[in-house]
Amino acid sequence: MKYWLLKSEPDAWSWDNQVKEGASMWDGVRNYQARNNLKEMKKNDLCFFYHSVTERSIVGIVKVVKEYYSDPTDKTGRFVVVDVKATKKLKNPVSLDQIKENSKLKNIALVKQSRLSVMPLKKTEWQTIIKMSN
DNA sequence: GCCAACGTTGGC
DNA sequence: GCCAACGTTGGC
Repeated sequence: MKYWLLKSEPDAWSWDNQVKEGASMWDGVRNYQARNNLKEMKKNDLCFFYHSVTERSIVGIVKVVKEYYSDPTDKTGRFVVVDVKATKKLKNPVSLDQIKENSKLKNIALVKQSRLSVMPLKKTEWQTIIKMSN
């Protein structure tokens, strides 16, 4: 069981979209490092859903319901998707500022590698963020 | 809206 | 295989 963080611009695909659609493809990843992370995901792994750009906060949790397969929106055939489903909205969103202020989270890719859109989290980091949301 | 950071492309 | 040019992301 692993933990992840997925980023999306809410103007393109928001938490509300995710809730409304139910299980749906996480498509559009066009970065190899992010793709490799998608390939590592197993069914029932959990991912934070982060709104980038306008909100800059983690708003909910999605679960992997189908492991990777090739991205139908990618003509080159090089990239993959997984299916995820919204499972829980956070009681309080956790903002990027809060994450940066927490020394336990200073090494996560969200801070270190701001352009990566699919990244792994350690269990302790996951739990820290969960605590911050309560 | 700007621009730094960074990833990708393509000419050589 | 190198690297300049270019495009994109995302914080500010």
